[in-house]
Amino acid sequence: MDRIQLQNSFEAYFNEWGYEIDWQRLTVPMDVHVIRKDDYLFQQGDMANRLYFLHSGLVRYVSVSDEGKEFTQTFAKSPRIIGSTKAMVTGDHVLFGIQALEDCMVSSYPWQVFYEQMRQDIGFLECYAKFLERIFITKEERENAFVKHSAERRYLDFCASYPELKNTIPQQQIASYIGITPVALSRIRQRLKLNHV
Amino acid sequence: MDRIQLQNSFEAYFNEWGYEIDWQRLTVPMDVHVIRKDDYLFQQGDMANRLYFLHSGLVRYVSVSDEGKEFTQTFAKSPRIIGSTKAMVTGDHVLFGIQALEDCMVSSYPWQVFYEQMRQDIGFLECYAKFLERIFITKEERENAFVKHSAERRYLDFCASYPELKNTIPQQQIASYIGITPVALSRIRQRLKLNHV
DNA sequence: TATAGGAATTAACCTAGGTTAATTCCTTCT
DNA sequence: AGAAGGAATTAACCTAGGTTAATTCCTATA
Repeated sequence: MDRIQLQNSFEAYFNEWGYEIDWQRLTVPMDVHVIRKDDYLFQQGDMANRLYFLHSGLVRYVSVSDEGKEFTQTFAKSPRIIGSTKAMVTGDHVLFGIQALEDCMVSSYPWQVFYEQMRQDIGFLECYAKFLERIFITKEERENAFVKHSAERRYLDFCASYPELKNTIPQQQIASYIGITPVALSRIRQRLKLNHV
Repeated sequence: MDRIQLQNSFEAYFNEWGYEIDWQRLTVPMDVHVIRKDDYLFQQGDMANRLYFLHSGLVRYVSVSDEGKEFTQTFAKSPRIIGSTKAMVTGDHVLFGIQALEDCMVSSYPWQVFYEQMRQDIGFLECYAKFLERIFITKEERENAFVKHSAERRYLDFCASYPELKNTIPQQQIASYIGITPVALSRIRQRLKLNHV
């Protein structure tokens, strides 16, 4: 994948929303990151005030508590924007790291400059709003699941939502996504097996 | 408060971001809702695909599980936009209700029509994006707190973030905001009292 | 094919917070 | 002032999930 291809795949992502965007405005150079499986794009606590775009591969957002416990906030599959909106727009340190679950190809732009150049383009703004709506809705739904559903129900929902991940990623990561330990997940799977099947 | 005043307070809210917005584009009539303390603007499961603006008063977003347990997702103080982004943009049923903690004055517009009229205005789009960034960041931070901090820590953080609510709303609601029962909150307060002070 | 190292399971035990219920404390209304 | 009804506290008990550790299972490499 050369730079032009990366640029095209990035632009194609926005075009999916069906708005005209004048990419000529964008003159800031893109950075390219190749991340090997298990490595991090950035670590919790880093500065990450860039717009990252995942061209290929799969990542998870992983947040670790003071006691060292890992929590997986999100799985993200290419092609899509990744990163921390908070860190990007506020310049704060990021509250989670992004780890590659497969080899990944990522490009990035410094957000401040990127936004300054693109904010005159109505198509871009509308896409950006659609993107924000989408990620917000995802969080609303996930908060809802955490608050209203048991760990068992969250596991079943995970299996339904991510059938392709269910068998390809380690169970520890599934456990940390639904907010329990691997031991607890194993117990739940055991219980499910005994009941039906 | 008459309609003109409501309209002005709504527009003033957007102007805080410092963008020029051409409100002349907006011709759809505003609805006005007066909600008495403890009553609901809408209930969980309702259709709520409108843009709601809280002109005066204080509300909470309350989500109830299948077992009937209440969870407070957010406290929102006027002036600000309230409602469910998910329900507004997708037309889905809303996952929580909005309850007035004081008498409230709310206005609303049907989102589809509102957005269709305003999406040509670059100032509006930029404000809308800023608004979405803000509510998303709030959720990122809250998710972080739930995942990484104990109930005790969440209580202390609540007291620091909402000093004015700490003594004006019932403790049950504080408990349901930090995700525990009133009994557990009482225990935590007891423990804190014994340790220091 | 053997083996080393991580992944998952299982079992025993522990703990934070949930549940129920009794008691006390406030308000508010008459 | 007295009564009624909700809010908070406290205590006794329960449970889902955490913790630790031993055991088994896999898969990758020699």
